[in-house]
Amino acid sequence: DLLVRYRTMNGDGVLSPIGFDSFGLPAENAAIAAGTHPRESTDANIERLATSLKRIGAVYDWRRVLSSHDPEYIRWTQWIFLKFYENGLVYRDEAPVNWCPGCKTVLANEQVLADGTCERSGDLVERMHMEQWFYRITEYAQELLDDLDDLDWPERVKLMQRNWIGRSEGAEFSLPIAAADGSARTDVEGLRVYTTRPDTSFGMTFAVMSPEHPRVEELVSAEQQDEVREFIATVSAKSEIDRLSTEGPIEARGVFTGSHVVNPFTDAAIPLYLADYVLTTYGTGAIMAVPGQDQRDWDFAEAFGLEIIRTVQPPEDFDGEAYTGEGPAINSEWLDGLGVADAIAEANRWLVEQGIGEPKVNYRLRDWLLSRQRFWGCPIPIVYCDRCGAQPVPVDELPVVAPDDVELTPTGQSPLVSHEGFLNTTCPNCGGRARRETDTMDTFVDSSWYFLRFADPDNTEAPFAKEAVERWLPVDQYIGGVEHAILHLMYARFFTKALADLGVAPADLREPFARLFTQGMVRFGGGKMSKSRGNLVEPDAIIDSFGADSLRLAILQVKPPAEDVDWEDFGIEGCSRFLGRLWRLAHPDGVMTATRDGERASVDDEVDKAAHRLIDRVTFDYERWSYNTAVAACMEYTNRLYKYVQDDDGAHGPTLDFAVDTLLEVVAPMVPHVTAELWERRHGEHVHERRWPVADPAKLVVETVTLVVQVNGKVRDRLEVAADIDASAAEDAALASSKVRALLDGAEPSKVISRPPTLVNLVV
RNA sequence: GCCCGGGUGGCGGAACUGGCAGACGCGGAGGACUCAAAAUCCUCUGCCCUUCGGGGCGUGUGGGUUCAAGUCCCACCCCGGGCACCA
Repeated sequence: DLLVRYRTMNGDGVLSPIGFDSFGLPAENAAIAAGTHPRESTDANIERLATSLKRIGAVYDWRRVLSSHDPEYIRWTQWIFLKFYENGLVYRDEAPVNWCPGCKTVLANEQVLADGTCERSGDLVERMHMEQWFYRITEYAQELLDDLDDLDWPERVKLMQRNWIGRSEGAEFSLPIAAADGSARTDVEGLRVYTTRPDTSFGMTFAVMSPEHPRVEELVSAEQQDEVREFIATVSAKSEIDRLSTEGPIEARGVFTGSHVVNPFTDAAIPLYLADYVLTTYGTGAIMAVPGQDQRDWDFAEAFGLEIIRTVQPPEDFDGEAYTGEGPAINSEWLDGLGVADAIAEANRWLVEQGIGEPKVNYRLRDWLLSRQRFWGCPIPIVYCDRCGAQPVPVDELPVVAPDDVELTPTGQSPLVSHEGFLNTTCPNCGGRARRETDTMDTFVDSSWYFLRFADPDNTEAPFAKEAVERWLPVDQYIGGVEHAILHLMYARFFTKALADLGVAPADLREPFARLFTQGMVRFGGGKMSKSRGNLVEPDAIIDSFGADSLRLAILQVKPPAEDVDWEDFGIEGCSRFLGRLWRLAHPDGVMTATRDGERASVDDEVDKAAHRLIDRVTFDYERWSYNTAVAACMEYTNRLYKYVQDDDGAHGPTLDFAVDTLLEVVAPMVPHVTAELWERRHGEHVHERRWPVADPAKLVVETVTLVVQVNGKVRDRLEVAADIDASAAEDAALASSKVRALLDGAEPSKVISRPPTLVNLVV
């Protein structure tokens, strides 16, 4: 809000919109607990929040307000889904999904924490197979990665996105299945593997498949059937945490299939294993194992008594196990002697030449699973016909809105599943009987395009007009918490790119948010304060007792905005006290406004200069988002004015008027109510219509400064000297100091460092 | 394990490019006003020593560079965050 007001005073046209991301699990759970419909509590909460935001003096454009549960908003969220569907960016697939038993719904990969728990409920996420809807975000993996370079975002956030996208370069190729005599079979397809180190292939002494690999059944030998079945049963019983854990014996983490594949580089038959650490979701779900250059393969090889061959020469002083560093290739026939990069290129060339493989880029990023088995979300506009299968709802039938006559029960099952009126419909294709999709969309879908709608919130023909978006987007300054670094910011970037490519948004709008500022979180007693935890400190009580401006000032003063802050550290009283001082100083009938007549004196010039210095400091601090120091500058300046007024000579009227007006102008964006009132009483006008003051450079020039005199780097004296003093004059002044002379005791300094006008260091 | 941040008084924090450490606020002490209290106003407030002139120590720890280090370099400790079997 400060930024909006400051930019406005600078003459910018500012669009500062507000909306409510109103769908979601907390609202649904609260409704279940209260036995009401989530719309009632949601609408009431929006009303309450809007009132609160207005009370604190936020200058949002309320004409543009949005709510994601508004049927008009739902219409366009669904319209975009269908547009994506038409263009192959939406698909339905049976997939192993993350099921949260607490939320009773599936989660996107991004919503599962590293320890395998749900980001929202903290429950242990389970693996399940289900038919689900996906957004094909992986289609944009490369562009999402590349375009990060040009964004004015915190490096930390960009790094997190890069890691999440997880690009890796390597090669994919086939390992022929081995016949009983160890030769390569030509009658069946080989096993595809992905590696980033094709240069180490001569050291491949075994291969490993994921236990969920589709070819497991086919490739397990008769004798190994029982052992493998037992292994798979153990693995699937394991929780995500156990499975990701590197603790425990490696022997228990893999099993021999009884089959062999052929290393195409050496033509040797090598054993094929299953291991739980190989993931179906990455690469091809099968790997070549090179224990000499991969520690995990090394450990596995040792546990199962498999051969280890080094193919990169480690340095002489290397005493580790697997060696992953740089070095010449060894034991690798035609690769011997090549460095890693050259050997990779040569191995890739050979794979292509043999027709068994090719270079391949892989991403860690998975497609975005958007289905949620919940009620309070945007319905997915699809119907299922027995004859025609899944069919999109025609655009002119949008929005598909959930019915009101539902009863939410604590079972966690969406009431849509059993609501006959909602469920039964006709097929848009054949007109026959059909059932509606009962899943709703992840709420991150709603927040992936709202910034575009803000440009054109009342459009009834389209989600937004291109021209309106062209006028306002990309967002010049986006502000949010780091908790959105991956989820929201990645999804919103994907939507923007896809909408631009589909001709919905301007084609050149490749990114939604040009600059990003990640503000800190407000904590409470060390814990997290958030709407989902229900421990919000309501601003209304503070506003009632101290006023909105005291609260605003306290928020700005407590810490730099990028850092987390504990509510207990807020200094409301001190800020309130400052506003009292401001009031008494600036009020036309105030007690602090006694002035003297007569000529200007040097003290008046000083105060005048202080006013210009204040403008300079506060402007600088606003520009660099250093609001706590801006507040400090204003307090310091106010203290100076108090001294000025209380001085024996008193304050000179015109000087004081300018000094106080300047203060009111620069603090206006921070404390809009008090300043508006004071300005009106002083001038009968509106302070918020003032132009931002500009400091007079001539008034910023100082005549005298404090010269610090050090002896051997320790401060021994301070002298007031002319600001334009030269090096030798500064040295002379320092040597003339009686304190310094006493300390030197007649000795001559061996070296003098003179940095006029601030410092002279005498080295003895 | 890897990658980012960060460690400064009793507390929140200041210190732009190496150049006065601790701005500003909170808290604390003293004083003025008042019959008294609140509010307000003023002064002091890093730690230790002091003959009250001043002196010593001090930015997580240990070393280094420099006339000079909170700031730069090396090693380590602690806290917060992200990623984590990704082949």
